Amino acid sequence: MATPQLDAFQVIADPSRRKIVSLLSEEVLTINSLTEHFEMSRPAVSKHIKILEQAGFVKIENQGRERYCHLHSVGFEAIKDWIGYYDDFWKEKINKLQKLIETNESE
Amino acid sequence: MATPQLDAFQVIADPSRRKIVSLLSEEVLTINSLTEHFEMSRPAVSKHIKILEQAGFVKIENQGRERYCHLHSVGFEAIKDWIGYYDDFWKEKINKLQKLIETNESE
DNA sequence: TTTTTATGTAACTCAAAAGTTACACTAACT
DNA sequence: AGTTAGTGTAACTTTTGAGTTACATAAAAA
Repeated sequence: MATPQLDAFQVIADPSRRKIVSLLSEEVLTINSLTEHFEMSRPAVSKHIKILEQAGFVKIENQGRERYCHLHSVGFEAIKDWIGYYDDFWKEKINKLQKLIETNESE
Repeated sequence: MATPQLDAFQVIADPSRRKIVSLLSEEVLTINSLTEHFEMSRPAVSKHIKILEQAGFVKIENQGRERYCHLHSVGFEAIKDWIGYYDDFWKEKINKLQKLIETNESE
């Protein structure tokens, strides 16, 4: 998965998918073992995994009939860049405010 | 807006809302002036703004019959925390790998 | 005071997406 | 070889949500 084929924001909007990602941050899991953590059916989990893979959040390693899922960093990058931009926005805003205060103090 | 009433991830998943947020990072805009940047109708923009407000991404300042929209930081925090967690995850992973390499080199 | 202008909201339509069940396939076990 | 286990996918249902139009309201302008 070099280039994600799906919008990272839309993919991660789903609470079930965020839970999957959270579980995979603690341990590598197969589709079946993931399903045990949910109310929903296995095909539903399977679909979520496929979506997460296409968005670059998950990588799959096939071992025989089992598919081991673990986190992949690519998907997180778009989100990180996005939040980074707005983080800068707020920092700059605080900075401007600070300068304004300093200017007024020196008058 | 102390506590966001909507899931920040679901709110920001919509490309139109991300575009609104992007526009508001450059200038304060009213609902009508925002609408000029889109193909969609004004009520659609109005709805998006309401959702963004409820999620803490936008603050609204009423001036007469106009509503000036500007960014609010609260909504960004959930996303920032989330990405921060996984950022740590990757850093730790690299760290472990580095230590593993060092251990093997000294053998 | 009549008419614009800026907006919110209700009611509706339509499409996307999340879930289900049923089925197929292949690997592993007996 | 037959059976069980792990998984993918197609077809379907149902819900959600983004968009629309039509209408209501209040502020500003004429």
